[in-house]
Amino acid sequence: MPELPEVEVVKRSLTNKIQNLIIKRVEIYDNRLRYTLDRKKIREIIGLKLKKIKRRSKFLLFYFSKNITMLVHLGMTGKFFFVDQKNIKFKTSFYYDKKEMKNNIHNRVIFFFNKNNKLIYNDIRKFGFIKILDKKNLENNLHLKNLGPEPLGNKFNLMYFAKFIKERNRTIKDILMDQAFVSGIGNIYANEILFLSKIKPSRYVKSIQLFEIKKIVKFTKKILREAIKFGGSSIRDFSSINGKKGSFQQHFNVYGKKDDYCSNRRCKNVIIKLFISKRATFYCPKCQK
DNA sequence: AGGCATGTTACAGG
DNA sequence: ACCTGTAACATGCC
Repeated sequence: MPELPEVEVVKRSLTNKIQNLIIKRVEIYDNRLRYTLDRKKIREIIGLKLKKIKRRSKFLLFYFSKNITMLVHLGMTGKFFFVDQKNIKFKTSFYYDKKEMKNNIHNRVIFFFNKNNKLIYNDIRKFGFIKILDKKNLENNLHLKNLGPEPLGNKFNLMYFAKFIKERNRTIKDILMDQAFVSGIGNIYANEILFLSKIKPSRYVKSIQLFEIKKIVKFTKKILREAIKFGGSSIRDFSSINGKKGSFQQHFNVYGKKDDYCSNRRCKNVIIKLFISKRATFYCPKCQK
């Protein structure tokens, strides 16, 4: 599901639903996520109030009272379903809709809040994880500690970019997906950013000029903002809370578009697919130099 | 049947 | 110690 825009959309919709509620109970159906969920540890949040939800890169941070934080990463297929008393549709589909029924097999954890609200963590491939951290463990957390700047923040700028790529021997697409360089961009948006920047993904960073870095920085920010605005991209199975789908995938220029004509009307070429660092890479051989 | 899928990390080798 | 590339994780779909 998730790159920065999708995680941001999840954060916003979750905030609307569960901020200021209190955890009553947690049920674990399958604790074999990326890291085995400690059944005892998770009980530490029972009785606590959810004060705030933040996003850092592709991570979600649930801040509870008593300085307890729940760190969540959605991996490839992690998602949340929210259910409240009035949500009859969900209950119906829970039992009768075949597709929904199949999906429920992958419910891993259910958080019960007061006022009869439930938050379900569902994850098909189980690459996601949930960790409960006290203040100290949050501060030196392995996952958060080595993250590069947020792409939408001021620290991600021309000078930072130029300095980071100096002396490095990697492709530009690889660098864009490196979370230690800039955190939150994944395979889809890296492809799209490079199309708008008119840069061939296989180019080594050595050859990238300053004017090109400028374009990459500009389009990174632009595309991520737009994607958030459209509710994220729903490819395969991304949907935000309540199954509402994002629509940014309709704005893709290259991702998943092998053999389609280039979206630039005057260009008669088709989009090429190849692999860079084992990840599917799409680009227009004419528009991207 | 086999390849591929929105991600991250531990590890090996230079 | 730093940099880079690879394999591995689990499940479903085409």
